[in-house]
Amino acid sequence: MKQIKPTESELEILSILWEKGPCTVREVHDILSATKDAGYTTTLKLMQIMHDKELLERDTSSKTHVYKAAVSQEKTRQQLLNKMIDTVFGGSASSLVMQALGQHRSSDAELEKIREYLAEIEKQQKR
Amino acid sequence: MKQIKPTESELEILSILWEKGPCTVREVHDILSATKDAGYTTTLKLMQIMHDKELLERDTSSKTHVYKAAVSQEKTRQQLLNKMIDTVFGGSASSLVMQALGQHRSSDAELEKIREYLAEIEKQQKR
DNA sequence: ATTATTGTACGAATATCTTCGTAGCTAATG
DNA sequence: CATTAGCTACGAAGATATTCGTACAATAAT
Repeated sequence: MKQIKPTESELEILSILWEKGPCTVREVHDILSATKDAGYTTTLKLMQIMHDKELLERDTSSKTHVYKAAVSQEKTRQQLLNKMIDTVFGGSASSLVMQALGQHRSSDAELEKIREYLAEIEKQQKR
Repeated sequence: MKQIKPTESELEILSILWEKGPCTVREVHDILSATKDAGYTTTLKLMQIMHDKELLERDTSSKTHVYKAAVSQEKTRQQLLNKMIDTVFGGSASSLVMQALGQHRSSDAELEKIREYLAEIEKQQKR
């Protein structure tokens, strides 16, 4: 399986594309520069590199190119998470889960969803 | 708060020290080289750099220096986890939790522990 | 005592990531 | 039509991470 390993900066760009859908460099850069201080060509170069790495696809049919994520948010999340479970939590997903639950205060609705999810997993595993 | 940001290689070394307690470079290197192909001086240099960064403490009283982790596993896990929640899961801890539960098949005992933990959190939040 | 082994220190090569300046092209503006 | 503005491509500098060779000191073995 192809390993998806975006860097910190690349992840920021992917996040924008996942949320907004296909974007021009300009659009991405405008969003990015709200929180980050970097020049336009920096964003451009990053996105070109990401295209080389096949993290992004692009449409070059018009002068202004349009980029979109070539990797799904789902798969990327899963891979990064698995890696963290392995390298930081000694392979124990439940250690990670408990630590995550302990820290961040989750809403009632969220906790409810998690509980339902748990129940479902247990039902499946019983089989 | 001081940000703990070990690199991939540094994390491997920290993991060994967390598990084994204080170690010499030789001990760390022997464990490391079981899974990784790197020279002794590479490990040495890394640990020296980690000492500069204050990720490790060391006892130089004897010729062979003894290193130990200067940051706790608990705190490091929490920081790395929080960062991942923010950068990868849009700040939603429960998104991360559900994804973690969905993928890794957890044992009955682990699921049980998580359920208990959930109950406790809910009890606390009711107050 | 001489040699081999084991250790630290350190400079430097390599790789990767990030950033930006500049050149050159095209479209819009006056 | 000349100028300005917006875009891509690209080289290269700077920052950080990784790797290793070599020098030198201390200890152990012959």
